[in-house]
Amino acid sequence: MVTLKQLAKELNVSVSTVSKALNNSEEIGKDTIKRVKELAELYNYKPNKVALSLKQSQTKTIGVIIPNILNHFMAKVLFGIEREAGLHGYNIITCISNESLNKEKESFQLLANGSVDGFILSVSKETQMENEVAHFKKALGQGFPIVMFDRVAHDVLCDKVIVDDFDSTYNATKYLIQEGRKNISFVTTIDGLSVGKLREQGYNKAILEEKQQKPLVLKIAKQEDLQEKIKEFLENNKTVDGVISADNASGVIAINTAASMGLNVPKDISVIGFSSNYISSHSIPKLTIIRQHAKEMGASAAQLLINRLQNRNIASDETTTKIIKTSFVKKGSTL
Amino acid sequence: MVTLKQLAKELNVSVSTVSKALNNSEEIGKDTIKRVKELAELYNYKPNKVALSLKQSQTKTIGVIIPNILNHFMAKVLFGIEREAGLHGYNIITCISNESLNKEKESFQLLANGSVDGFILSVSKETQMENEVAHFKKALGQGFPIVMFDRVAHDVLCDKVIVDDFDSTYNATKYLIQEGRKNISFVTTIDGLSVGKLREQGYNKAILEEKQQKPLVLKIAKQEDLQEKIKEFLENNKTVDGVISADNASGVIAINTAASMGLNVPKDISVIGFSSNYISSHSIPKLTIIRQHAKEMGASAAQLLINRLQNRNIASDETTTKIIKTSFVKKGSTL
DNA sequence: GTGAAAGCGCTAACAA
DNA sequence: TTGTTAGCGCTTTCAC
Repeated sequence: MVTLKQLAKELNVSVSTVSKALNNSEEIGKDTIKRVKELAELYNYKPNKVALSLKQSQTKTIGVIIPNILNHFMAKVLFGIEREAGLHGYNIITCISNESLNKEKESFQLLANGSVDGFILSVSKETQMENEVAHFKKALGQGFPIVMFDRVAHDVLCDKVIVDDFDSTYNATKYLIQEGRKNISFVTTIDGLSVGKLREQGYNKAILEEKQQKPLVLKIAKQEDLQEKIKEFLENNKTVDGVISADNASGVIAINTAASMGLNVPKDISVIGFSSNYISSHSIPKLTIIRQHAKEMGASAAQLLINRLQNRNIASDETTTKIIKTSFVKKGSTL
Repeated sequence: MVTLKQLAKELNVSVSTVSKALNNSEEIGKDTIKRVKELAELYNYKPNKVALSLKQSQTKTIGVIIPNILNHFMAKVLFGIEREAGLHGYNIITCISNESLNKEKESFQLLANGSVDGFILSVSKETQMENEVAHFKKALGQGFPIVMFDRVAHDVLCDKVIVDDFDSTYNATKYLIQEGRKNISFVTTIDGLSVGKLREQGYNKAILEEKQQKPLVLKIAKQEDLQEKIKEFLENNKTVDGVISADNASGVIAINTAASMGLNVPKDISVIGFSSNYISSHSIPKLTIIRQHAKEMGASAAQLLINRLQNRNIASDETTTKIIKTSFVKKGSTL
């Protein structure tokens, strides 16, 4: 890589002249600017990012800590973050916590040494279970802004981007009730997460308001067991005529299972899932979904962080919580 | 963030003494080391990453350029890269090219300014179509090592990690032939990619060797059309009794479609797909898959790059191409 | 209009 | 054993 020094030497001027010329300083003569720029172009000069970062005490880099990149929702949020960050000249360093508290802490250790200007993250499962927040507060105390999305730690004072989980399942359940469903169940693989609990509560409220059935909840611990457990459940609960799924996958699997049992979806049984357009087509009929607008969530998170980075005068206790409303997208699995 | 300077001042020693003490230099007295380390601990001192990078002319950061993070395979590779990189003390900066040549070029521009030590990437669709490789060669010429995975540019001299695409579909097709299938079709949504072509060629070879049918290929351009096109195809080709799918999604959709048409999978029709364990459970029966070991591919790519970064004496024309063999994982959609 | 010098935080050769 | 100095590449203040 070419440096200012080398350009300066070749042009027989000083380093500072070259620097100023490249930054279009008023101080420098027109023809000097021209000469400098031509040589810089020729050598494909680019200012060294590391030196700039050191000089300006900002890296223009965002640390992103994601619990699980194989989750389609998380991948989409990451996509949104990357895009929005890029538009503002920021890069992202991605760490995957793998749902582990320790890995999450390590990632902070690793990046809070000047590698990044701030953090965007979704809290790992283990962190939520153990309700540990010290590492977040420590980073905030060191002056690193944090934006949390989807799975947030409510008692940490920082910007947040969340979904209206409760309302979404409440409304979805109401929808099925209005379809005339009499025995609606709730299927979840994310029982341990705050968002999972909220979704269940929304379902519960709708069911309890109606008084025609009791809540009927199927909790599945492992992804691999989904097909088996759902099949077993539907066989043991023949009167189930509606399913609300809290996660990505169980909705499509419920549809396929019902179909394989000879049920007609949506005539005999309706299904609504917290899922994506992409996955919704993995069943016939396609799954009616609650869309979370993951890309927009990522973009909002990036905006909030960058805004805070660029307006250092925002008080740290003046935080924003942005709620991205879900959309109900009717496809084939509901009437 | 605390700096060496601040520690030095407080301890009434010089900056270099503090630096050496923290690095356990032999030169420094035991008790000085102790004093320094205690204060550093107290203040939670961490060496500034940016300053280190500048000093040592290496960032310990890898630039990863991925065409599409919403593709489950790519996400898994990224996971593997992140993990392996972390083990060696490297961070990753992720850029998403979105299958666009321009975005891919920009990402190089953006990172080849000292932000990263080298690149891991999978070539974007557009880049493959236009067969543009200048930006790769330029980066190599500037001294940035590159490792390509999955979709590689064959005429660029760099380390590569690929899959035995041709053999995989050749063998899978043979497998169906041995099952007694007489009319096996090939379904692809990745016709434009080198890997897609290789997979088709493997299928073609197996079919042509057998001489009992002609190749029967269904190419689908858009993800959203999958269900519709596959249904239409199966209805117009009632004698199809086997399907080889070249991509993530079309295998499970083929199974679900066949089932919805009243066919028995695998009795009436067998399906094998280039897909993941995760997606294989989105159909009943589960899809028999060709596993690509995406995480291992990511790990291998990271190893190759880091090895090159740490052994700067490896000749740049001495490149390694690692072939990660796929595994045939029999599930329910084959006999 | 141009250049010299300082400094961002760190390491390391050399001096004391 | 400890300190001084130079330098990584850049910007910026101040002097000429």
